[in-house]
Amino acid sequence: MSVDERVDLAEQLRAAGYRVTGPRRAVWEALCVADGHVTVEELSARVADIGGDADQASIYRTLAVFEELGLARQSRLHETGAASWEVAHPDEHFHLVCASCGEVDHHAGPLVTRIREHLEGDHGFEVFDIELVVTGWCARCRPGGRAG
Amino acid sequence: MSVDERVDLAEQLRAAGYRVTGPRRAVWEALCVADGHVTVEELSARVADIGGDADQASIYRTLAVFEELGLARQSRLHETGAASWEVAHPDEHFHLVCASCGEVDHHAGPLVTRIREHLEGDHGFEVFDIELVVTGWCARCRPGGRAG
DNA sequence: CTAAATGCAAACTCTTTGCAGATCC
DNA sequence: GGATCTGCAAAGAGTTTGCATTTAG
Repeated sequence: MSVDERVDLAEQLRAAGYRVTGPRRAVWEALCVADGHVTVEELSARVADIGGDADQASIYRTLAVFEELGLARQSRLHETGAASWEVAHPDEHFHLVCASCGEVDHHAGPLVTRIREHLEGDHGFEVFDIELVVTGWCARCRPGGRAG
Repeated sequence: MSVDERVDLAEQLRAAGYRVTGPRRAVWEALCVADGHVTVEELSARVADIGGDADQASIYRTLAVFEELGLARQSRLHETGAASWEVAHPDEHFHLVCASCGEVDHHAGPLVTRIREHLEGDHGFEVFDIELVVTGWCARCRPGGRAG
């Protein structure tokens, strides 16, 4: 996965008139290697881990470019505080955040698409983006639930 | 509406062991009078408008209490920046944010309930809260849409 | 009278910005 | 070579916190 996306990156950047730079490669690799969501601070540490170099300000700027190109996606999974970033997946999905263990589950399914169809059909609302965050207890943490 | 809710406030506060104070009444009234979502800054101005008095720090603390009591609800409707607050409504609804005119539409319907049922039934996920924000163009602003 | 709430100001976190110097094409 | 990008540091926005004073019960 990360190799394909790394190849894509240079093409996508050039196609949009952006330059291919060390920090942009490093941020992209760190984002691809990360399993799921990362904050800018985490991303910064991961960039360092893989031997890359990118100032935090550059990470913010880089993520803004990635978002514009549709390569990365920002979420606000935590009530307050830092934004979370992930590689943009083609499938529409939403996030289940467990209030107990903190795990963020990606829930793919027809629901988000159905929301989009519903709005575009009945309401003439042209959807750019759907942000759906569900907070609760996952099956493992739920008291009396199907404990693991 | 605001009268009923104002009566509720004192009861709800006392029932939970909180005191009924001027700033809390003022913030509640300002929130009830507000049509839809307001930021803390807007709320602060509205409190002053209605002749109330509440420091911004107190507004934050007050809103935290209201949220705990289930009286108010926080949303992150704007990508970045201030949180939005509204009176908590019993019906589950979600928010349509127009990227052009900025209008925030409340969309009530079975969708949010369906999401809840889907997750609780199939996935054993116990839902506390569903935050659904859809960004796009409303019917009026949509190019080539039903102008009107 | 006492615990709780307020106001004020300072601190804190996350993010953006200005600018001189480095870098990609 | 020239526009773009970077790092650094400082500014900015939103929110939280510490503490002396006020206030509700």
